[in-house]
Formats: sequence, C-alpha cells, structure tokens
Amino acid sequence: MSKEIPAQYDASKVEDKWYAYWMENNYFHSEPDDRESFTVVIPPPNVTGVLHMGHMLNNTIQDVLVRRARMQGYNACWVPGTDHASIATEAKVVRKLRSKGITKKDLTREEFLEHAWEWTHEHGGIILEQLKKLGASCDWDRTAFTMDEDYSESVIDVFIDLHEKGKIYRGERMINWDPAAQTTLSDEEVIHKEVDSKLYHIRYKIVGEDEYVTIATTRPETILGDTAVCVNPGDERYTHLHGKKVIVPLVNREIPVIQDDYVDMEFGTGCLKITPAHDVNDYEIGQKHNLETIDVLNADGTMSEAAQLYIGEDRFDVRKKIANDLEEVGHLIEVENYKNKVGFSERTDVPIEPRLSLQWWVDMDQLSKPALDNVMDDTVEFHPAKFKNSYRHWMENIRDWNISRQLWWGHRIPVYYYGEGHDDYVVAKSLEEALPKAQDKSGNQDLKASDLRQDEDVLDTWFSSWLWPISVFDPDYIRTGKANQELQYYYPTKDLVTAPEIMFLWVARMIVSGYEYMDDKPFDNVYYTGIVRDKKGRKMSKSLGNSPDPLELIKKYGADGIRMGMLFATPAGNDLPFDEKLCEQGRNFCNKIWNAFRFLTMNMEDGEKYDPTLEINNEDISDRWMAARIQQTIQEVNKDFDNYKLNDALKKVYSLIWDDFCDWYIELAKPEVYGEKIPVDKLNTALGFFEQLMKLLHPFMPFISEEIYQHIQDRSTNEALLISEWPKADESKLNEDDLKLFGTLQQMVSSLRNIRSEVNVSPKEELDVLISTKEQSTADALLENQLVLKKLESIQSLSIATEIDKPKVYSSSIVDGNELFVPLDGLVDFEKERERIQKEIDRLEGFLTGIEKKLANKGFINNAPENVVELEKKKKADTEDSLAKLREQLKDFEK
RNA sequence: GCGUCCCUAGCUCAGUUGGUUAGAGCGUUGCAUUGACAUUGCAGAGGUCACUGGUUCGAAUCCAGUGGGACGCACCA
Repeated sequence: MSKEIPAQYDASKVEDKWYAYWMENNYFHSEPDDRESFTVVIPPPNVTGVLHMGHMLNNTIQDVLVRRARMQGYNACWVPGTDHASIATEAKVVRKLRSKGITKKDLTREEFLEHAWEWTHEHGGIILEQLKKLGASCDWDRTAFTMDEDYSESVIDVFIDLHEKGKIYRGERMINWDPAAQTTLSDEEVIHKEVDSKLYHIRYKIVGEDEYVTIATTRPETILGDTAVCVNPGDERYTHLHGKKVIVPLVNREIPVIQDDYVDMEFGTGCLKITPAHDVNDYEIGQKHNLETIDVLNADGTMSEAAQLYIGEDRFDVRKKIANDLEEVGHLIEVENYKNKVGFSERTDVPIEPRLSLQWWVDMDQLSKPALDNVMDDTVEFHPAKFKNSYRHWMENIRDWNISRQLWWGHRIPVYYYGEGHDDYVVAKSLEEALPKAQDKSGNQDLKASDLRQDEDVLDTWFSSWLWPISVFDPDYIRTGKANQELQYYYPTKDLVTAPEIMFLWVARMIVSGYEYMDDKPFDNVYYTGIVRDKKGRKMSKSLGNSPDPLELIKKYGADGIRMGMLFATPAGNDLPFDEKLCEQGRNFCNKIWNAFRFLTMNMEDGEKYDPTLEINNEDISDRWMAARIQQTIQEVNKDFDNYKLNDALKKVYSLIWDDFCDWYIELAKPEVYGEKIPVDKLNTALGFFEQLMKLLHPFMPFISEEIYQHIQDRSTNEALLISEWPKADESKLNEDDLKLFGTLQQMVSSLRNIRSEVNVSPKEELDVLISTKEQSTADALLENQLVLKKLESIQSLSIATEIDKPKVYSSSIVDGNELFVPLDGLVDFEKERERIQKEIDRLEGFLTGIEKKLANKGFINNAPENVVELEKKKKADTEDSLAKLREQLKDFEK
C-alpha cells in the first residue's frame, strides 16, 4: 500500500479537515472576472436564530447548485448573511429581559437597543457557523446583515425614494394588531386558523317598547363598543325596527337601528351588531352611515376606559364574564358551539385584533405589475411551476403594504414631525437634513432641531430584506442610481432557494423591488423547497419539540450522510417526511464508497503511485460498459439538474456508484485467483472511473468525494475536487451495443443465481452451463466475453453455440431469446421444475393473447404509428419463440 | 365560499407530449458470508394506479363527476 488508509471512515474528522482546507485556500471566495457569474443569495436566517432542519434542507440544496456550477466553470458566488428579524428578535429580547425582571416599558429606546445589540452580538451569526458544519460553500467574506450600517442606509434610501415617488403614504386604516408584541402586522403576517368558538345570541331592548331584538356574535366583549344594530333593508322580519333605537345591555347606551345590504338575512338572526372600532366590515359600514367609533380595547388587549366596564381586564377573561353577566340580566338567549376562523399573529401566536390606526403604507398597485408579468411569462421561473397560480392570485389582488411597526429593533422610519397636522412632517435621512426641509415646508424659519420629532416606529423586516439581492452587492446603489462593478457582475442572481411560506412575504417583494430599482429580475429561478415533517406528518418546529438537533445528526451520520438522506427524499416543492433512516442510508453509502476505495488500494504494490487514467482497455467489456454507463449518467444527471430534479440526479449517481461500479465493475476487476492483485493497468482505469464518480458525487456529498479524490490524486498540487472540472458528456463513449451486450451477460448471471436459489445449490458449487443462442453473432460475442460469466459464477464448463445438445436433466432459463441450461443430475425436482416452466408459459401466453388481440384490431393497425405496430409484431414473434422453447422443455420433464 | 394541487407496493415517492405485463428506495421473506464493506452480497414476494363514467385502436397518463387529503386566498357576524 502506498498510503495508510484507515479501515474505518471517520466522517467528522474528514469533514473538518477538508472544510478547513477549502477555507484556507479561499476556494469559496469570488471576485468579478471574465467568467460568467453564477450567484446565489442565501435566504438570510434570523440573526439570533438556531439552525433547524428547514435550514439544513434549504442550504444543502443551495450548496449542491453552487458546487456544481463552480465545477462547471462558472464564477460561483454564494452570499451568506443574516436578517435582523425585527419582531422575532425583539420578542426574544423582551422575553430575556423579563426573565431578569425588566419590562420593556421601564427602558428608554436607547437602553432597549443596547440590550438588543448585546443579544445580537452574543447569539448573532451562530447559525452561520453551524452552516459550515453542513459544508456550505458560501463566500464568507461577503457575509451581510440587514442592519449593517451601509445596508441600513439603503433601506432608508428606498423609503425616501418611494415616498418621493408618491408610493409611500401615511393613512388611517383598519390594521392587524398584535396585542402581545403591541404592533401592527401586515396581512401576510396573520395566520388564519379554524378554532372552536361559541356564537352568543344576545337580545337588545328596543327603546320605548317591551320588545327585544336578538343579535349573534362570537365576541360578546365588543358589544360595549357597539354603535348600531344593522338589518337588511329587504328583511321583512325587521321592517318594524326601521328608524328605531335599541339599548346596548349592561352599559345601557342607545344606538340606532340602521339598514344595509351587507347583512346576510340567512345568517344567525339576520340582525348584526356594528362595532366600527373592532371589525373591518363594521368599520366600513360605520363610515358609510356616519357612526361613532368606540375603541373599547387597550393596546395590550385589555378593556379600555371607553368600555366603561371591566376596565383593565383581559379580552378573553371578559368574554367569559360578560356572558355570565348578560345571562344574569336575562339578555343572553343562547350559546351555540361554532367553528370559525380567527387570525393569529405569525410571531406571537396570539389572536390579532382589527384596530383602527395611523400607519405607513406602500402603494403596491403599480409597483407589482412587472413582478406579476415576468413570473407569468417565465422570465422568472418557478420550480415547481404550480406555485405560479397562487402567486398570480396574490399579485392580482394585491393590497397596500403596511410597513410601519410599533417596535424598536429595526430601521427607524426616517420621518420627522414638526406639527400635529396630518402633513406636518418631512422625510429625511437625518435630523440635520430634516431641519431645513421642515423649515421650508412649514414656512417657519425659526423651527429648531429640538422642535422636530422622529417617527417612533421601525420598518417591517421585509422592507429591508426585499433589497437583499441588490444591497448585498451595492448598498449605495439606491442612492446613487449607479450600479458598481459588483452589482453589475453578480445581478441578476441565478437561483433562489426558499420555502413557499415566504413567497409573498419575501420572494414577491424582491421581484417587485428588482424591477423597480434594477429594471431587471432579481433571479432567474426560484426553487421552492418543501416543509420538513416528522413521522406523524407534523411540521418540525421548536415549539413541538419534534425536530432532531442538526448538529447531533451531523455528529452521528456525518454531514454527507445527512445531505444525502435529505436530498434523497425531497423533490422540489414536496414536503420531506424526515426519518433518521434516511441519514443512516447516507452514512452507509459513505461506508460503501470508502470500502470500495480501500479495496482498490489494497491491490497496490508497496510504494506504487496512484495513476488514475481515463484510458480503458478496449478488449475489456467491463471497461467499455462502465465508461458507457458513466457517460449515460452524466447526460441524465445534467438533464435532471436542468429540471431542478436534484433527487433524481442523486439517485442516479448513487446507483451508478453502488450498483454498477461496486457490484459489477469491481467484482469483475477482482483477479481470477484469490490472493493475486489487480493488474496495474486495470487498477488505474478503475481509479480513473472512481475519480469521475467522485466528481459527479461532489455537489451532493462534498466531503467524502474530496477525501477520495485527494487520495487518488496523490499529488502535491493544491488542486481540489471542488474546483476540478465537471465531467463532460461525450457521445462517442456511449456505446449502446456494449450496454446491451453487458446487460445480457448480467441477466445470464442473475439467471444462474436464480437457478441456484431455486434448486438450492450453493454459490460455491461449480456448475456446467450450456447456452444455446439464437444467432451466431450472439454466440461469438458471449464466447469472447465468457470471462464475465466465469468470474461472477462458479462455472466448471461452459459451452456456447447456436446448436447444443440439451442435457437430460436440467434447470433452464431464457435470456433475450437465448436458452441457458444447467444440467443438475439428482438435484432437480421434476414436479417443481414443471410447475416453474408451466407458470412461465402461462405468463407468456397471457402476454401473447394481449398482443394478438391488439394486432387483430383493425383500429390499432390503421391508427397506431408504424413503429408501435412493428414493435408489437416483434414482441409477438419473440414471445412465440420463447413459448416454443418452453414447451419443448416442458416435454423433457414429462418424460 | 373561491382557487390550486394531490390520491400509484406496508411506508416515502418516480412514471416528461397516451403505446412492452407500471418502477425505485426503505421495509419484508429466503439464502449466503473466516479478507473491501453485516453500515454487506444474492434471489424472491408484494400494486384493480382512490372510485364511477366518458374520449380513444389503446388510459396510471386526457375529460367529467364522486369520495378523501393538502395548501393558498377571502370581511361571514
């Protein structure tokens, strides 16, 4: 042996070694040059986040794409980074402070931000370190963060620019209020869930009468904010109520009965209470009918002063209480169980409250147009394409984007107020810039800096990450309008790999900003990954505690093993039902590869050098076949990559290595005599093949492939597999005849093994084998390559000819129309053999009947394409031929 | 409620414009193994392609309906 090859593959050792080597040699780093760029920007994980299975899957896929592109000769650049994740991070900081007995209210904005930065520095970037364990070949020199100083500036620049263009405005609207985080949320951050709730039927007394009217509501606490009761004008049951007033129970406030078509006569009692402050529709009806708005809730979800009752108590406690209280005074008529959908905050998971509020908005109507068109015409391609449907639906019904958040962690809105009026503000990058503007706009030159007050709110996290593909390369671009060399070179990026969950939150908006600012798409392709689920089909999540620790998995199975396990089971857009079994399979594959390599090295003489070659021995069918199989696989794998079918590509490489190379090629390479070594030429060819296989495997399993490659190369050069050339498809090496001939030989070997198994003959026992071929040419070819049969099966004598003398007692098989006999005196059970042959005859007869029926059908003959008819005819002839042979054989056993 | 997608072996899924008797991995059964690998090898069993009807010479594949499931969107109190 020329090198010490450890008997056991130690994944963690090998993986750390090569990752360090790649980093030392700066292989992941990219600079613009004259090659074509292949850019991927990472979906930035939350800066204080921890790696979960979703990241593992997502980043493995990106790495596969990037590594292959790098080998193909592109200038591959994968930009890593993190997102400040405004609401998510702030929630974490608040929680941490609370555990220390500090509440956010006790702190000033500056103090709170100090804590937040501290937390960010402490936990920030951990997730990126974890990605290195996975093998991610990111250009770490480019690591970006959405709150980096220059990045933040670009975010503010966009706000200023869109405001100037009139695309950003301030408006009072019904918004989604998160009472836990105490901020607004965009519609996309609200998750609607079906919940079991109750429908309360409550009666209101009609003023001046002893009559009552009954309404139905799921939120009885909001009756305190009722300012009308509404009926459908066409509802004859309630005609008598027109123009009258009713009394809100408990608070005894008189409110009018109004009429509006909006009310569904069929639903509930057909009588609807109107609470303009707490329901989107009620608000609109309130506007239309000039109703008063009474906001009975505080920001934290407790009842406000305006409610008059239950002040300071939580909305859900009050719901129960008020039902009791109403019942006591005889106003609660009925409570029925009811299922309805309630909006929950994506981040805090509490029911949101519709609330009237003054917020900042982006007018999406015009901005979204190019983003819709360019996805529909595949300028930006979605994989799988089915997601185009929901994308279109969302884009066609797009609503304005609420971008202000009542939080502190994030990009503070660059708006400075100088007065109380609706338009008494200016937009500017700093207080210094704001002052002259404010003086101008107000006409008050005495205005001082201290008279200006910056907006307290920050921007939606996605308002910064929608610039990701632009600002990571040139944060000044928004301001200057002139793309630097980097942006020109790397934009548009190639592939975006992300979860469908954030299609609207992030993907759509990047496309919008891309067309608005670059006048070009941000990426050519979007690859949507599936959701990683546990065995019960539940989404893996921290709260459920059903997610394995990725780092533990890597320790146990190796990063290569996990990468393979995940990729094996996940086509684009399909969920990944995760099972550790998959990782085990990946680890076993590493072991298989390692042992195949070990075996080859054991055949080397001491001091001998590895000298892998792509030269093959043209006399050797196994060489020709292996070369052809590799060619075939290169072509298929390239095609799979083009279609983003990474799992199919991996399966083909897996099968090429395990089934073809290990189980057939290496078996055939073994010397005939045990103990002898593989001839050097053959060994070098095998190593040459091995090297090709490692190249094909590298994007999927970068570590073990690099390890093997470096051993095989045995060079002192610095060249790494990761920057070696992706195997080129070469039609001339794809010899179909070789594939077919070897296929026949494989089937013959299988047949012989099958016969042994059926007749219970040990694999060691040497057999006499007789093969009667249909054609002389087949006989010649088999004779020429009889070594294949002899090496893989214990054979004492082998006769191959068109005419052979059938043995008296035998077991047999038909392979491609050729008969194969094994004389087995005393071993053959006549009864069993007859059954076996009869079964085969029955099968073929059934098959033949089908073909004959087809061929007798005039419709088929007339309408089917000629080649299909020809094929049927050939099938018929072949089947008849085989049947004749089988019937002959059957006779032999009836003797 | 509207829209989209899905239903193929015990499980997870392939099956590209309709054309061999529908494939893979895992699992399962039997056999083998003292030197590459039990993290192995060989051989086998296993499917009315959810159901019904239609189009066609021919349907897992196209169409319609039924049943079951997933997701997206929406203001049903």
